[in-house]
Amino acid sequence: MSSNDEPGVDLATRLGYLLKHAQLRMDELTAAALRPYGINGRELAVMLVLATGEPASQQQAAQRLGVDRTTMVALLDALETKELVSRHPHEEDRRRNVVELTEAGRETLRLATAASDEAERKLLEPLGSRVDAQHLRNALRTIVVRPET
Amino acid sequence: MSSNDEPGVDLATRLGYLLKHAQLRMDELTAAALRPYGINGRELAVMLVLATGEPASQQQAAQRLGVDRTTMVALLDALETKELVSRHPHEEDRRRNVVELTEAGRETLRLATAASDEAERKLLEPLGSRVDAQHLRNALRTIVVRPET
DNA sequence: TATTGTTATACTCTATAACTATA
DNA sequence: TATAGTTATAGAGTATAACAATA
Repeated sequence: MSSNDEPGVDLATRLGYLLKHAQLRMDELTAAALRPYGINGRELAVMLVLATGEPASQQQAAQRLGVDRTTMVALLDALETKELVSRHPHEEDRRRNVVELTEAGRETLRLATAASDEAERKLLEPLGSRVDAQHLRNALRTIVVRPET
Repeated sequence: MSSNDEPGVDLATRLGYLLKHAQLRMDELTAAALRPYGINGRELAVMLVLATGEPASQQQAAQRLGVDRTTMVALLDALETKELVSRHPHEEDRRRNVVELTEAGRETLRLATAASDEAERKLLEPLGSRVDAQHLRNALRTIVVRPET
């Protein structure tokens, strides 16, 4: 009942503070969950992008991830060193790189996604109700999935 | 109706992605809202901490903000240069600094808080319903305000 | 000896500019 | 000339270690 619905002067009710610290906690849980698989949350995100839609170039993948193309280079370098993704030139336009998950990449993605699901469950645990957890995810989706409005 | 309640393989349903990008958007809106007052979101947070509870040392303030004490030094240096806060040694323990808002600091805090409220309103706008906005804030509060559980 | 504030340093994440190779 | 990938570099933000003043 003492929970505040308005921004207010209390730091712990400011949306900026809440989003930042929720993300910090999620990062901790994700890092712990993914440690056994030798990847971090951003690398999992890259692999998810590659798994869904098979982008035809590094730049396409970078755009869908919301990162710079120069950032994508380092991310893919790391994943390629771990032999989770492979790069080879596009057949018709040799400037572009086609990036694919390797067999090991697909298997790691499967396991890491399950581990990440478990980390999400832990973050949402204090909400108690599954309905509240769904509410939160949907509200964030509504806010995030539309930079143009 | 097509909105997904489960983590799933779609990047835009992962909690880590959603929290990160919600925060990025909040940061943009906050930066724009605070620009006229010459401070950023982190400095507003510092001033809020100083305004509520009057911490007796820089370290106390740093703890309540969740940042390192070395980080607090630079933050306070900036605010002191802008003459929004003042530092002077604690009377009983001269190792400590008592940090207070100046008169200009209190006025800036008042205006900047209102501007920040408006930025929050813009972020939550796509939710439509005020009830949904309250739900989101309360859910984040529940997750964040209890690192020990 | 321990604590507060400070400085120097390093590490991560990210973005900008310039280079190469292809088109 | 324009584009994809790459490299070098610099800018935030943060944390660790060491130091001075004080307890």
